[in-house]
Amino acid sequence: MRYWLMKSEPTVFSIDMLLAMPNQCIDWWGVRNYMARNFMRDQMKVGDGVFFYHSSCPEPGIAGLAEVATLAYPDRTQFDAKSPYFDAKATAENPRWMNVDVRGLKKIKLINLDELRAHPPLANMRALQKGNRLSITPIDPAEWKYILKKLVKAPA
DNA sequence: GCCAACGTTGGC
DNA sequence: GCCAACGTTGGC
Repeated sequence: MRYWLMKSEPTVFSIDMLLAMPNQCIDWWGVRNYMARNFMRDQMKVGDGVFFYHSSCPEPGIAGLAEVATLAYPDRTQFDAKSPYFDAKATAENPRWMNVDVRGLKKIKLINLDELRAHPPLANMRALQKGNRLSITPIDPAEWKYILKKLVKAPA
């Protein structure tokens, strides 16, 4: 059992949209970074915990709780010539990009970056580091527990 | 809209 | 296989 932080731009796909999906599930298509892909492909297991993070928006932060719902499988958009995520070098036999499905569990009162940074036990979180751009980052079990216990609250 | 960070690309 | 140029991310 591992824990992850997964970023999404809320104007593109928000926690509310996730919870409105059938079965509260989405295939996490569109990741085109090898490190992020490898996390999904090599390390994610069904039931892993996910912090759903809103990025590139007026108030970035952790917006909800989710979980990994499937093992990784080929990202459908790499085969779609009309998609911006199309990859001419990917084939059905040799897919290059993979994704898991993510299931939304609940929306929480948004935990913004100031609040996360105010807690020394979270100082090493990758999402808090300057210049961090990775859309999927591992969360230490201790950090996960700390955030759940101290920072996660029901939405106002 | 600025700019720091950093992954990727491509010439050599 | 080096490394400069380029493109993208994402907080501010």
